[in-house]
Amino acid sequence: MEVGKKVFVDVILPLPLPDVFTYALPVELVTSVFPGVRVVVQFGKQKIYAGIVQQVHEKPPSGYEVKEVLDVLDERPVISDGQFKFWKWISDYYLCFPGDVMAAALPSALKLQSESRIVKNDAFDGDVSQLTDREYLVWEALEMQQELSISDVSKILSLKHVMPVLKNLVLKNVISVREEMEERVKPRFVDRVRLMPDFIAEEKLNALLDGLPKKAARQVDLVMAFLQMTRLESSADVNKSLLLKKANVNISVLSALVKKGVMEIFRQREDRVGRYEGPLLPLNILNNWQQQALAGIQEAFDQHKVVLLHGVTSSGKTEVYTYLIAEQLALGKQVLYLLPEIALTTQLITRLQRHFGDRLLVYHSRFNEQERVEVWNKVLEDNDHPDFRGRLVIGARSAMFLPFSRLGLVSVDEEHDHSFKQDDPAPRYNARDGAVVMAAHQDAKVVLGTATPSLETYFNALSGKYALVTLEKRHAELELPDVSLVDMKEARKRKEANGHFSNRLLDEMQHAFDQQQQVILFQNRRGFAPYFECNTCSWTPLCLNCDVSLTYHKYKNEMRCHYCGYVTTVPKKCGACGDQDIRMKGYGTERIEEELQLIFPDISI
DNA sequence: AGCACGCCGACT
DNA sequence: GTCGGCGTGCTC
Repeated sequence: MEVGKKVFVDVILPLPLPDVFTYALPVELVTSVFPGVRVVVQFGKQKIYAGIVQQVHEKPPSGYEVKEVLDVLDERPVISDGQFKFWKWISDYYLCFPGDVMAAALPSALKLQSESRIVKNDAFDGDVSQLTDREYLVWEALEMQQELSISDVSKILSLKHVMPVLKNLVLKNVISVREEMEERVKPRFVDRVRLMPDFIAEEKLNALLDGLPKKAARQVDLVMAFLQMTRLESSADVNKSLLLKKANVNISVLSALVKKGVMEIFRQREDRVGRYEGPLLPLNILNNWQQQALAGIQEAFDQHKVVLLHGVTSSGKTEVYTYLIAEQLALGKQVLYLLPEIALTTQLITRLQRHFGDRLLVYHSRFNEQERVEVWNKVLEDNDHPDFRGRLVIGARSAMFLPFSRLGLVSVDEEHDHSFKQDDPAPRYNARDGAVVMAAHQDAKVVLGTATPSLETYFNALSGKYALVTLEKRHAELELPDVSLVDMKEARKRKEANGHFSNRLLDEMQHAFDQQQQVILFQNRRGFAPYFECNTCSWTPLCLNCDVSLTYHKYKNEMRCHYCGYVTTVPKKCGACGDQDIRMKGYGTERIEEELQLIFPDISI
């Protein structure tokens, strides 16, 4: 920046507004502001926000009075260089504002905004005679409480529009309004328990256990529980409250052991982001088909194509991914592994952790805010770590927004899954597509995996835009059940049915019973018959509230609405034409049970 | 989004 | 009068 010239910054605010806002930079802050750092600015009459600097420039804006940046929050940018471009793409493609993208992308611990606090004004002389009833009520509340929020005042006055009252109180010097930033999330601590160094050797511990007096049985319980937990978690220390619960002992038992110098309690940051101390295992060996798929994927990557890995259920797609991931990590790249929220199981995480250890980070909506920022910062710092060893992030759709800068691979599992789409607040985005675009920006490879591709992905694969790699063979030991469809219309025509059951089904059932086996039938209709119908005029009894047909429940002899629970008697004649020839249509579980009992009288149903 | 401002209709 | 409910316009 040229000396002496006024410097301005364009700031993205986390609000649904069409543009960035320009603020003036006080001289003393000029050297500490870069694109990507957060600055504190006042926006509107009161509110204070943390916004992100998009651009630093020297073009004085015209047409309005420029406010000054109040403070700079970061020494270094909190978003990566590429992210502006990516954010821009999102707001263009998904038709939303830059602020919407910012609000969705940043973990909330990085998004700050003020809340108005109402406090007493010391300059007020205490003469309440000039106050209206309402104003007095606010004053009175402030005598009891140090400060109030706007909604507090709203409650106290039972009034929606509180601002005019407050404005008058400010004018009368009774109160002042202060803007307070939301408190940053504080790291939480947990107590953990470990052995003192002297007792870590097994013989020492055995000697201790033997040496404990008879009446110290509880202490033995505790030590045993401790050992079991350490083995289970393959960790040298365990969570204190979990240990006490498991050993079913009181804290005093632990205190006794601590006093003896056997164990110690220490505090630790609650989040264990990226912590893994267990042994690292080599990757599983791929079978022939997996190897072929892997080779196919590599080949497509060489042509810079997105790959659709079309693999049937339990064909071992995850193993193929782990090879792709390992390869990128070896190159010192970042990998993003996107999964539907429900697929992010502890099982999968531990499985990956065994291979990738603390290079694996998980980004999850169930994580607390502190943990999320920590993951964010770790990914951000990857950029300038001299001995960076590669990074794997697994997460649900919002992980797409992490500040990657050395992305080597994006893999999206269950690509077709609808939970990759965010459809309520803007930006209404699909993380699968967003990830593909981000990967393209960073020249990273992409593999989309699924057993049931979405139409659009499958089309892209068939039309040659994406490469298609299929993985058809499942693991030999995982046989899928035989499935056959029986067309009931056809079966009835050929007289190969008994009531609602095809002969085929009855034969198979009989076969199972002959071998002393059990049978499960699924029918997703409660009751005996889903509706009645007049044979003359097609009238059907309907629910008065819901306008859906009433279900006949034979056991209770009533007609019931399955939407609202409305109950009425079983009609004897048609409600429209009076004809008595009304018939039950369809069949529910009750009817199946009854008919089956006739066919298999000796079987308990 | 959050807030002001203005207008309208419904209460007391 | 007073209040709530809206629509409109503005925020650097």
